[in-house]
Amino acid sequence: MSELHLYNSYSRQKEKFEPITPGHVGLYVCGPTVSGESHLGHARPYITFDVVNRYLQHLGNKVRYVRNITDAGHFEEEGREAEDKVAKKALLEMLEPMELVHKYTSLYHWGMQEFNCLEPSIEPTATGHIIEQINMIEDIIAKGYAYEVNGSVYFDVKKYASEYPYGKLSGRVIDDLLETTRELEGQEEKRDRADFALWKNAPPEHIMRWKSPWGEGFPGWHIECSAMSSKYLGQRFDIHGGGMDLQFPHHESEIAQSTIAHGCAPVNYWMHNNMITIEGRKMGKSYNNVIKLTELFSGNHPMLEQPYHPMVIRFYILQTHYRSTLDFSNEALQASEKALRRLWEAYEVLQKLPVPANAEAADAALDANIRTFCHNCADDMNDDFNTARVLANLFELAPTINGIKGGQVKAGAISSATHELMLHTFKTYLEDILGLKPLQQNRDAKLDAVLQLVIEMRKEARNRKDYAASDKIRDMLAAEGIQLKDEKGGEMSYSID
RNA sequence: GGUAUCGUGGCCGAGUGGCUAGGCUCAGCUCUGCAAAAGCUGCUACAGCGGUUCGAAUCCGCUCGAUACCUCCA
Repeated sequence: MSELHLYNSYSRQKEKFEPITPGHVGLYVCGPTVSGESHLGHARPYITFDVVNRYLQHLGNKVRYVRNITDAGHFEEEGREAEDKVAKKALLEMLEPMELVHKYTSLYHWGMQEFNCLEPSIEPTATGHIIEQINMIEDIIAKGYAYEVNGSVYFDVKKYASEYPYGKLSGRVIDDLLETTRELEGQEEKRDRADFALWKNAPPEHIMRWKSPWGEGFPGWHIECSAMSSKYLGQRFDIHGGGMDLQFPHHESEIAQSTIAHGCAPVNYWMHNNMITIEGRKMGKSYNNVIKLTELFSGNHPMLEQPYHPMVIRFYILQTHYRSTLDFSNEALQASEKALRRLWEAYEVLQKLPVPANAEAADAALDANIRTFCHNCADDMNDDFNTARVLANLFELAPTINGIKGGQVKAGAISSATHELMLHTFKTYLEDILGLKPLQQNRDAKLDAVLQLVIEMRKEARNRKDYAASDKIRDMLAAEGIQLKDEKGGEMSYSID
């Protein structure tokens, strides 16, 4: 039995996973900024780390999964002018930050549910932890690694970098950062270009503001994760995850802040998922190629040929290793839809198949192959969460399962124990760990009864060789998206799109 | 410009130096009243050029190409 190894972005290699406290795992994942609707790009980290969470639990760990909501910062909504530009308008016409936060948090939660992502143990908000952030900033100032200018506080990267390996996580060279020629807002306040804000003074028109030792303002971009992760997981915890694009500056800054405030590096294992691309380009606001989740599920987007079921998206994401880029296309998603459907049907067939009575397999080679594919699932998950290979293993089982049903594989070819092992493997990996669900659920009992009636009528028509009638029934149902399948022995089954 | 990552068959994608990844598509066959479904078979690739090695998609070098980060970003 192999042990879990995962790729640590910090060391840039696969490492054996050993939790700080055996049997317990602290997992922190950077959550969304709820100033806009979640999109396809957001789906990847949350599905990726949902599987990480599920698998760690499967291995017997008690996982505390913390995923934050970033609800502080500069808030604007598309199609609506920012508050500072319409200061004179009536209160109800003004942009109320909580309104946006509420709306998009709800939409995000809805999306996560659609994807069948388990809820995190704690979902802290940035605005709910202003005091913790202020405390942490004060601590960093007291230790001499931050300075205040005009009500804003900046982290002294140069000083930090002279003593600690700043840039190691993201492969950055500090001298290059210091030479950046880019002009940025508020740059003149910083002692050095590489410095980053811990606290920002709020200009009069800024609507989100809190009192602090440095005047009214709001927290910087990186401090919330450090403050909240240490509060709920400890100053040093096991896994921190997020998208690759957060490696720099976000996570690099987190390491620097926490190292000074707590005297130790905050995280043992850094995990970063790769990006989803569209036509080879990263999906992002700046590229104008964002597909929102609502659009994805409804098909209401110029780039979409059809709606895509959340489980198809989940399957499509899990078919690729999380550290590879994943290119979006209608073709790829449609292939995923067919593949998931076929795999799930094989699973359902398996569940309905009678367990063979024989303890010995009639086809020893086949039996051994099946067992190997089942056992490989654990090894593949342990190899840095290789969900693509897990799915490939499950697909390998499908021909045998369908073959037993269709009669191409002899009953008794595999042993009863192997049959049970297949059932267990599907249940454990497909449902529990990969978190997949069938595309159509809660089949309506009345619809089923009606269909059984229709099937009965078609059987009768076929029995009297009235093929015109039997074909008509089949064609009319097909037009409604219901496929009838004639099986051996005159039985019929159906599937609904 | 700096720093990384990547380049796999019609498409998507996994790959630990030697053994069929897998999915989708396509073609043929079996089954079937005809279909569909299912099963079987076939399509056998690793950007290019060198090098290391008994042996490289996998290691090294160069070239070309792509992307990402360096700015809010999953």
